[in-house]
Parts: sequence; C-alpha cells; structure tokens
Amino acid sequence: MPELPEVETIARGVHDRIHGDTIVEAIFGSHREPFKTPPARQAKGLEGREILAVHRTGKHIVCELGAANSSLNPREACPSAQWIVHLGMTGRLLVTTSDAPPAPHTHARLRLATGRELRFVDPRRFGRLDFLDLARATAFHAAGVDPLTITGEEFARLFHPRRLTIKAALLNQSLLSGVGNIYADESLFRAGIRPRRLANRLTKAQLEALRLALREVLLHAINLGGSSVSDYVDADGLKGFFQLEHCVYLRTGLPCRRCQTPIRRILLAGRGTHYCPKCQR
DNA sequence: ATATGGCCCTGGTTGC
DNA sequence: TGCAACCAGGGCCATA
Repeated sequence: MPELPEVETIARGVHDRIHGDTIVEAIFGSHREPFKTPPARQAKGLEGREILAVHRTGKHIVCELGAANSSLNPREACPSAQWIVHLGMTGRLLVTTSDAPPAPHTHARLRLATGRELRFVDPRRFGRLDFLDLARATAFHAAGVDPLTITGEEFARLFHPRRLTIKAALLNQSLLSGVGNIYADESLFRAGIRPRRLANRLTKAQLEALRLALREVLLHAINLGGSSVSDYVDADGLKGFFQLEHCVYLRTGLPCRRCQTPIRRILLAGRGTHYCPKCQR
C-alpha cells in the first residue's frame, strides 16, 4: 500500500513529467467513491489550468494548479487551486500517452496540452480525489507532522503523553502523517521496540531511537523507489525495491535477519503487525 | 482520550 | 479444475 516513500516517489515522478503542462480536459468515471468533490465540479475546476508543481503532503499527492486559462474556461481567470490525490490501498497515478488503452478501474483521465494523460486507477476504490479552490486550498494541510522533518523534541512531545500502543500511535495520521503499516513495523524493528509497548512507557532515548529509525527507513525506501507489495508502481509503472529489504513486514514465520528467531504476527489496531520477539522488547 | 468494530471495495488466496 | 467463501487494509464513523 502506498505510504510516504511510495507517495513521494510517485509525486516526484509525476512532477518531473508533467509540471508546466496544462489540463485540457478532465474525464471522470461514474463511480461515486473516489470523489470528495463531485466529479463535474472537479472537472470544471481543473480544465484550463496549468500544473505548476506536484508534491507530497503526508500520504497525499498535491497538484499545485495555476490560474485558469480564460480561453479554455469562459469564467474570468480564477486564482490558484489544488488537486489532491490520495491513493488509498491500490491507487495509481500514471502519465500515459493519450492513445494507451485505459487500464481497468481508471476513474480519472486528465488530458494534457502536450497530448499525454494523467490517469488515476484504483481497483479497490479506497483512494480519494478532491479539488480545492484557493479558499479551501489554503486551509488544506495534513493534520500530522511530517516524519522526515520532525525534531527530536517535537517527536517526544507528541508521543510521550500518549497512552496507546506505539504502533497505533505511529499509524495515527493526526500525530505523524505518512506512516502506514509497512514503515511502522519496519521502524519499530530497527529501533528494537515491541509494537505493543505503550507510547507513554517508552524512555526519551527509545523515542529518539524510533524517530531516527523511522527517518532512516523512510529515506532508504525513497532511495529505492518505495516498496512494491500488492500492486504499487511509480509514475512510469515501474516497481520499487524496498520490499527486498523488509525485515519483518509480511515475513511471518521466516527467520529474523538479525537473530534467526521466527518473525511473529499479531493483530494490533486492526492491522497485521510483524515483529521479532527476540530483537524487539 | 482511547478502543473496538463495521463499512467501503476487489483481487488474490484458500478450501472444498 | 471450478467456484465460492474469505480476507486484507487506510480512513472514517458510530459506539463503548
């Protein structure tokens, strides 16, 4: 499932390919699920706008849009806006040629002035698309702090008072934004902390070890293009390689890479949770 | 404040 | 082999 490293990889790839291009037409499917704003309103808002930049906020892909081109959009020039893409579990954002046959479950196609298309594909429809005009766009910001930029002090202040398991705390997007099941498990392994430990029972040193482990894991995963479990691919449809370096995630029963003890799987916060019973205390 | 469980979805896996 | 039951899970919501 796409988490911070996957979303970062996709956002960078999409940015490199289409920034500066202009949306000529937006074509949306008829399913209701992926749209937070009704598709007709999104299409109207998107058409005629230049894509200034594409970046990541938490697990959201944010397309920064310029003022609407009045020759394509009869309304007077509108101020900037944002198109927000959340990939959910199985969402993909792909840049294709316009004649490429659309993959099954293609819910959105943005036709670009250069003849290409930006496509949103999501079989399970857990993803979300939203168009934000200036007023709402300025209000959009991920609730949580970015795990790559958070300081040790902030991290401790955020987690030390929490009386819930550290795994559940890591997954809570209103605390940190961008950490999902894979990187929660992997960072806890690298920090040597059991997922079931309560956040408020961890020492400052353990919290700092966790912050650094999380940061290390996320940066390493970004360098490898993310983890391809399930059907994740980047903007070119290419897979990442970090799944080859997973220490615990989806390795139930396999020997720990450090001590050979079989990896254990429990259910925590409703999620499959993987850890080494010997390395993590 | 935190926990639990249901819901949304479909494709892959499992079981018969 | 074929088909049906089952399950995963991010985010959100209602309930405890």
